[in-house]
Amino acid sequence: MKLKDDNKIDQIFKATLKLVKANGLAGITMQSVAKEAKIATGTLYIYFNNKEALVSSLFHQCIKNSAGVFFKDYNIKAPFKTGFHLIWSNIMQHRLSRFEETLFLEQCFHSPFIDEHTKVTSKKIFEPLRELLERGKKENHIKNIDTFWLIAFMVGYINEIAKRATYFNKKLNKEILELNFQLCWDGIKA
Amino acid sequence: MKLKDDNKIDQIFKATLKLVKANGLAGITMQSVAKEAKIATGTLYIYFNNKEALVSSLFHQCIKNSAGVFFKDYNIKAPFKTGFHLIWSNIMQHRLSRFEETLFLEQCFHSPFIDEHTKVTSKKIFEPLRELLERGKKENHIKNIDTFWLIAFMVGYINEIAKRATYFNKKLNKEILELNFQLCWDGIKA
DNA sequence: TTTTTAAATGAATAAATATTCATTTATCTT
DNA sequence: AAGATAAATGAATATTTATTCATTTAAAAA
Repeated sequence: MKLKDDNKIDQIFKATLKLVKANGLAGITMQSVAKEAKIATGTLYIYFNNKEALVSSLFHQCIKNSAGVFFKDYNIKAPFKTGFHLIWSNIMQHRLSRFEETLFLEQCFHSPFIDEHTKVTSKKIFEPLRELLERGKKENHIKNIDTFWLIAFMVGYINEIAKRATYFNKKLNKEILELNFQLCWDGIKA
Repeated sequence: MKLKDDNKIDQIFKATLKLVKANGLAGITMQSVAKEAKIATGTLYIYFNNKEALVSSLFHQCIKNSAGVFFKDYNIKAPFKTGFHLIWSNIMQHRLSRFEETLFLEQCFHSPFIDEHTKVTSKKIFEPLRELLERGKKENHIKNIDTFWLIAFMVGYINEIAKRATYFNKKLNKEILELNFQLCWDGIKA
């Protein structure tokens, strides 16, 4: 007996991401996904019950992927700035290397395919960052502003960098990334 | 002879924005727009040739609205920081007071309804800001970093504030806005 | 190899959605 | 007020898109 092929799901996901990047969530159809994935339309329904299930599965997969990257190598005991820099870099790295997923996620947050509850709980992946920032405030490294805004500041900027770098085909070498980090750091530091 | 009613177009636009906020661009149908606008489906086609035309018109309207706000009261002769603060506040104000338009625009940039050329040219509204930042670098007020990133920094953050403030229903009084401006200013200042 | 089971296919069907148009209603003109 | 013109209606039609399923192909088990 052969089991359902994970690889095929990857194929489908990859095709979906590509199409969403090109045409938005509003632009995908099951036929277009199937065609892009080089499978028959009916095959899609072997792996997913319907369109919503496909989008929803991919959403969860992308959230999982991002959670795996954001706090890679993060050591809660390390000095504040070290930890902050690491997480900043990790998120940045994620946005750049998985740009299609980033776009897809963003669009999911304004889509009828993902329910409200899922949208809210999936934001929980930022929790360790929130804790680090709380600590940074206590230790007087950074401004004493509601963590809510500090995260908005950090994440909003990172997302925008990733978008512009991709759309305008800007090279982002280590040096430029550090310049960008400096902007962010100067903003939040006490 | 009665002319086509601008007010009705407003009604249609308002309905579209509301639905896009609730369900995303992927979620709107002509029937849902008509229903929300309290008109018959056929009436939509008196004002717009088709769905694409509706979305495209609204897109242009939103771009126009934003351009009108971003540089309101802006005086090119004023000191750098004065001008920067004004534009920052104006964009922030726009994002907050026209949040549905902001969301709609963002989704349009990843939609099949707007062609590439339009997407690119509509970014030109930031030109005066670009010039101000160039001047700020010459006058040594701000960091000597590619203006491209400076705008990403500023705009990315503003957009994220607006989103979070709206979704999490956070009050944004003058004081909090100034705190947020401070983060931004400390980031870009030399 | 033969049998059995899973996976894949894609044309056919069902459902949703865009668009049209004959008719009605409202507004303007004389 | 009567006639003419524009605007609005919404059911009917056309089109697109989701989903199903009878059939074929491929893989595993016996």
